[in-house]
Amino acid sequence: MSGSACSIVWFRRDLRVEDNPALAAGVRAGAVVAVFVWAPEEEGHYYPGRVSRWWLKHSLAHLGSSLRSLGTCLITKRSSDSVSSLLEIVKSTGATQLFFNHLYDPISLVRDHRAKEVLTAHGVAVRSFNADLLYEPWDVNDAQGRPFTTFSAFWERCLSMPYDPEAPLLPPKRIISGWFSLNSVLHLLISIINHCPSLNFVGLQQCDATTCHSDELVFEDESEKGSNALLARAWSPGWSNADKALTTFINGPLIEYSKNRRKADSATTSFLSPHLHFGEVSVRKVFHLVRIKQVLWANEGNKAGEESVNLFLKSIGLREFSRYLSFNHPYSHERPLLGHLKFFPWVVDEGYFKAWRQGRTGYPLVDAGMRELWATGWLHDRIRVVVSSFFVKVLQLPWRWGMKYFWDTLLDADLESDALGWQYISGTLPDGREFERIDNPQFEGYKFDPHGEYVRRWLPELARLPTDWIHHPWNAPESVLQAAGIELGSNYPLPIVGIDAAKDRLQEAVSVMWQQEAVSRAAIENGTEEGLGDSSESAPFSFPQDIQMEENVEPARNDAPATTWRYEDQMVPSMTTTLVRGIHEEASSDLRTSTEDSRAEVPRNVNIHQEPQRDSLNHGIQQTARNNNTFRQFNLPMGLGNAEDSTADSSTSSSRRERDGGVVPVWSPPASSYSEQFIGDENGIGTSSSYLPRHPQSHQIVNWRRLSQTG
DNA sequence: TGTGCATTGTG
DNA sequence: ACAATGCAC
Repeated sequence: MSGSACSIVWFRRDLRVEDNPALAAGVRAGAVVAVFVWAPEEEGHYYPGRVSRWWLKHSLAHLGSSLRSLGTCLITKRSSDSVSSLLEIVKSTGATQLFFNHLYDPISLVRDHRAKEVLTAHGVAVRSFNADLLYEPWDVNDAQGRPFTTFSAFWERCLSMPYDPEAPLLPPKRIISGWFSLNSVLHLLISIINHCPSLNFVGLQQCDATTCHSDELVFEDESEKGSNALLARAWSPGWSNADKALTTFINGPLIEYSKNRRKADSATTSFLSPHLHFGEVSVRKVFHLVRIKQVLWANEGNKAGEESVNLFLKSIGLREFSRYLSFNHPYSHERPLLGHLKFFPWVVDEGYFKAWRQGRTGYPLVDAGMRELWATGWLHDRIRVVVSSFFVKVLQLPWRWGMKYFWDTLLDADLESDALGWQYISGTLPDGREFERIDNPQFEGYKFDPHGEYVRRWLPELARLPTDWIHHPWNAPESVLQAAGIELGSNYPLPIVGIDAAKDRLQEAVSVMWQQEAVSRAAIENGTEEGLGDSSESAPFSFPQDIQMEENVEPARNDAPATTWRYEDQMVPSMTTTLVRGIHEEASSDLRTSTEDSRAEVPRNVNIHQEPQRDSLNHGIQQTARNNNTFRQFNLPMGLGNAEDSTADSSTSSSRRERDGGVVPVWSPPASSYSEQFIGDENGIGTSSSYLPRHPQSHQIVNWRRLSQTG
């Protein structure tokens, strides 16, 4: 067997043995070398946060032991360049094939494309598969063959495709290890030993070091261990646990999903998102199992059950759509899909930002959510909407700051989903929310947490406040506050911004935004400029510093055993990496509590670069010729110059200070990342916009429906 | 089997 | 904020 085909199965965010097409292909082809490469520097700013790394660590261990019991082991590699690591493994194993499953985030699209090119050039046959989606993004198009821009149309199409999603594959019964022939024998031996707990030869667990050794991967540092220890009480990473979670959900809470979905505080969601993020369970399996229930309940005439299924499937659909958008608009994690928002004068206020992170905004529902997020890495979807919409609409902070904080703190942090979520909230999707609409956290509070239990759980300082006032303590009579032991402004803050003030400020900002947009458009039409750039939008990005959180002000304890959570845990670990050290030092010298209204200026003269032809992003997984006008134009994330910062053009990391001392976000991509790839592609078209058109029905200026009725 | 007000959902 | 739906009469 050993002399025959040996293939590498490259695991990434598909950490499962069941319904894993790449693994199945490897097993079918002969001997398998299973590999995981840990190269977080490739992700640039999106270095995974603490809790996400914790999950990954356990998920990998779980996968490794599954693979061992099937007859092989998981080779782990620490690397700064996945592709060269793969190449090394090819050389040391003599593998002739590489199999992996598709990912759709912009960094992976480019990296995987390169992997395909490089390995093919070395004579390796490379094949990749769909394991993450019901349908590949390029298979879902409208009647004209164009990609959808709105979710509902997209999802409608998905549900009425002429063919069903592939049926899930069973796990392999046995895997032939791709080491030299002795190894397969050795592994058989090991798996026997592993099944007998009294014989635990630690050394034998490793794969043969002379052929291909595994690196020990480090996913947490000492300071993170204590905080991470608590996570294991609530979560069990790993594909078979994911499978259990799925079964539990489908046979239990699913039928009530519709009824319970507005409760912030109950265990009625599927809790599948972190499992799905790491591919521990396949969406196709989820879909199939849910479909079975759907048929069952439809036959029984169970309306609530049917509604629940539709709603749950819709959230699966949103996950699909996030990949779809990311694929079709590779910059959707850093620039708004509707162009007008790039002219929005964001409030660059680190004090606001800090208050939001700490759960000290003075709005109980928002604060409870932010405390929960910090303590657990988890937030109910509804509460995510509440806190993020507060962030964007009331505080008017740049949405990408919030997105980055979510990325750093969420257990299920997922670039595509989070980008979709924040764009939706920010009103930058063609069918997103009205930007001008502010949701009042007080009313939302009574909607999602009618008895205040959620607030009391996470804000113990409000625990004794009666329900009548729990979502608006600032209105409570002094006597009530006193009885509850609350002194506003002292042990619980007054609202950081009043809702009425926020509405006024938002209106004003929106009119500034449209003005700027008009100016820009006129400039483009006159041909005097190539177009204006974004302010904090497509402009390079950095997170505000403020990482060494000075305070020893411990937030009030909740009743959970949270005493070992240290305050720094709430901070943003990935920003302390050397990647952005320079930014912090420069910017922190200027840190101050900003004034009420420090807004970013809209920079002028930002270079407009071309978006690559889509094919170049598809890492060869799509064969359809795209010779038409699918090119769009994009600002590149790297080296954007503008009038005030032209010297930053060639540097990979820089920041720009605003007149008020706020720091405009600056993107510093990892060297040699995808931006180069994009620059190389000159297939762009003139100056047409890369932004999506706004969907008419979501725009209040013209009411199409009414027009057609009167006509 | 209409009109008016409340409730609900909005990706 | 608004449209669509649900219910009282």
